[in-house]
Amino acid sequence: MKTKAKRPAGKGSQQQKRAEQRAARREVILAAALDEFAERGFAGARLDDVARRAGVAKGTIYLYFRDKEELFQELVRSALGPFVAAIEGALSHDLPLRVVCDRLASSFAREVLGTRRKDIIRLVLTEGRRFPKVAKFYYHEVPERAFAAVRALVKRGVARGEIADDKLAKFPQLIIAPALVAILWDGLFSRFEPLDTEALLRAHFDLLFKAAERRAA
Amino acid sequence: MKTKAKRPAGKGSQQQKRAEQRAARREVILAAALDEFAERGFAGARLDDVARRAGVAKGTIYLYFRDKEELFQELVRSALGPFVAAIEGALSHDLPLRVVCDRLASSFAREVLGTRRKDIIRLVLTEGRRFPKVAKFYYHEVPERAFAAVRALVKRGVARGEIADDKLAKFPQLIIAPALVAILWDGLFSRFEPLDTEALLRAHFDLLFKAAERRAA
Amino acid sequence: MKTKAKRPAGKGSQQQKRAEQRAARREVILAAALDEFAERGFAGARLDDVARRAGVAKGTIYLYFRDKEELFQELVRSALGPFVAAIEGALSHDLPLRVVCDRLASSFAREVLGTRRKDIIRLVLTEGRRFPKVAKFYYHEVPERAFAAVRALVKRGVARGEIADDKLAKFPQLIIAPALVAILWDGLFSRFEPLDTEALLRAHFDLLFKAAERRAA
Amino acid sequence: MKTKAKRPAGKGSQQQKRAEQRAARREVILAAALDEFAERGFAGARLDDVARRAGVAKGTIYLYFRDKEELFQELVRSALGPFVAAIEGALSHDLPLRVVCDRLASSFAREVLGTRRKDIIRLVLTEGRRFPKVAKFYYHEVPERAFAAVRALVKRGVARGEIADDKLAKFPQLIIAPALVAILWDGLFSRFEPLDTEALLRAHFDLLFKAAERRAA
DNA sequence: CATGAATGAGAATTCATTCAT
DNA sequence: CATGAATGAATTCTCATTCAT
Repeated sequence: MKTKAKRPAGKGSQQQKRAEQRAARREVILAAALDEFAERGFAGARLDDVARRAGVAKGTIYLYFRDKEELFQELVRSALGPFVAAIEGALSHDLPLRVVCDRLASSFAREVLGTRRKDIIRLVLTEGRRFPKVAKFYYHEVPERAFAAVRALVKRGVARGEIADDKLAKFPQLIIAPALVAILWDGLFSRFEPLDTEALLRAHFDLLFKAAERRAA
Repeated sequence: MKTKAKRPAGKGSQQQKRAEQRAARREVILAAALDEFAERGFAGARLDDVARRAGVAKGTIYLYFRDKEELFQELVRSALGPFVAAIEGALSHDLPLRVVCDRLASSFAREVLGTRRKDIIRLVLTEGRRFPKVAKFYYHEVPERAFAAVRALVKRGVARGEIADDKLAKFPQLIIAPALVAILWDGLFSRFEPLDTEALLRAHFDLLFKAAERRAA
Repeated sequence: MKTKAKRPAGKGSQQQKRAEQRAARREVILAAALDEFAERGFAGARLDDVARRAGVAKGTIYLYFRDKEELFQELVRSALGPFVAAIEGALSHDLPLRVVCDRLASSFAREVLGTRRKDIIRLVLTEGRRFPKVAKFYYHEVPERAFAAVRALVKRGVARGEIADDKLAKFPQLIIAPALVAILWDGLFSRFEPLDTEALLRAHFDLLFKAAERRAA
Repeated sequence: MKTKAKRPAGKGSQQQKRAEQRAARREVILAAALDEFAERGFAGARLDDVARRAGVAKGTIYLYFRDKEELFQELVRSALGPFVAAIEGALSHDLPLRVVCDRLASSFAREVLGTRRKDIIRLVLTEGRRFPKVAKFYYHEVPERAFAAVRALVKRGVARGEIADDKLAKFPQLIIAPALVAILWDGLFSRFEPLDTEALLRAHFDLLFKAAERRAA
């Protein structure tokens, strides 16, 4: 970290290394920020602690982010790209709706609930109101895109007769509601009453699709 | 309320008036606090502003609440009693499950979404993590009690053949999930895409009960 | 306290009773104030606590004392009159100096160290600097008068050949220094090392008078 | 001290300079705090004023001291080490007791009464009661050590026949009492009646030692 | 680039004092 | 007179942000 790595490498590689180091450090700070924000909320998190956790000086944070708010925004931004891609990808496979849903559920459990991403989502849900820019970005990046995909999925399912009506296309929220509740429950009440998220989601889809299947039958 | 009624009143009535005034002022402060907390979150709300909004001096708040945190706790506490009572009340009537649900939905829309209570719930969801006492109180006061009522309702429905299985008894969260999502959506994304909560809830129950009805059929 | 004592007594007796009650209440407040000031110092004492301890409402204090400072002043004032009188009285008896001193010592132990008066003295020593009026009053009331008496005593002792020189007349502080130290020690260090004040004072006088006696011899 | 000496200095010297600056600033704050505390007492002193007097920002104080109380503790702590060392040093010389005492007296006048140290002692005497940690530290650091030294001195004096009895070994307070009284008097009453401390201490030792000498004679 | 000391605006809390009842 | 609720100035402490090194 303190080695100057002076001569050798050509200029291009030099610059590239610099850029990589910069990116790496950015990631370290973002990771530390996520920990602190998730633990204490936006207002409660101290940049001092973020810096300590990231192993950098406090001032360094300001070399990568304009201010605390931008750090928060970037935190959200940085964690969402890969996330929605997965959802959109599910459409490309030509599988039965129920199968797609089951895969999404387990992918959600694996990729979101099992990782720091759930903390990001929780942060958006809990702090988003005071950060319109974050809410806006998140809206366009996640629900808007995800719901578009879901609507397409549902319509295909209806067309194929896999599902009876298009209520779910009108209210895609109905599909993901239990997932959000699971995230919130986990942070608030799991001490008192643990919640088996996978079972919850499975039960949810069972109910939704039993309805549909019967109807279609 | 503002009549002076000086002489006649005996000591008792005097004291009573005092108590009433005290209670009234408490309410005023709580209402102002709700506004500020809902707007800015716990950390962001300034007691100065709460006081100004309540029309009292800053110090006065401390005559009614030990500190900011207790003010927050009492805020939650004060708004919940009447709320669950309604849910529990729904059980006492001997109506078909679907009817009960519809009533709960419209009662929720009227009594929660249409009032400040939705802000309280949002506050619990967004701030509860950093206030374990609030989360605990809320858990015991709302979901625990409400879910007990829901489970009983569902079981009665199953026994009567109104509904096919007891998944909903196992995961009452599935029933209220859309309601919570509606509250959060309202605060976060309604600017971009308004959400018709009543239609959402109706669609939700339609799906749940179509499943059940068909099954039962 | 709450009885109105309406009709009977004549006007004079009425007024007298009023005055007595007033005086009594004043005393109660002063006693409570002494407790609180001694415990917490001037700045640390809360009038709220003084009132509670005195069993009166906070506002009542202001019916008897202009403000906190005057309460403190009156506290000092009220406790000192009787005190110096005793010292001055010691002169009137025509006893040998050593006997007078021994009497003063035991009287000091009894009347000061054994009572709340030691707290008053401590308060003057510890708070007097910030209350010039108190310091001034105390100076004129206690050391000035007491030292005048002491000087007279010493001079008489010298004249009678009971004591060799008049250093003690020049520095009466030398006579009372150990008493003050005892008061301070008591409040600060007695936890770590108790101090037998009477023995201390006796040893002190032994030293002073052995010197004198030998010299005189 | 203010020279920039930029380039040459190596890392070590850099760090050293940092450390020195830190220490210097700490001293500046302590000095300012002493002024304010001595003037207004602990409770009355405002950190705002301490900062202004020290020429730093309010927040800076908190980079050096956890809170107001620790600032006070460190104030006392920082001023006492060198002080007792002097007392203990007096023992090492093999001089007659009276000479040692005279030296201590003039050293006390020079090193304590003539400096800010007297203010520290006064602060301990006046505020110590509400800061048990300060009282404890001071007790172990000053009277305990000083009295041990005094006891040894006195015993040596007795053994050498310079002094008659060991009352002073039992109550070393008797030796320093006038010094403390001088400090208090200075702060409280010197406006009304100045006190020549050196003469007071000399007179004190004269009395003590005349007694002893005669006895020994 | 990186550092971390310094800054100072800002917020919670306290408490002497007032005043309507 | 007595009360005690209300006031708001004053004070401590925090922490995002800046900047000299």
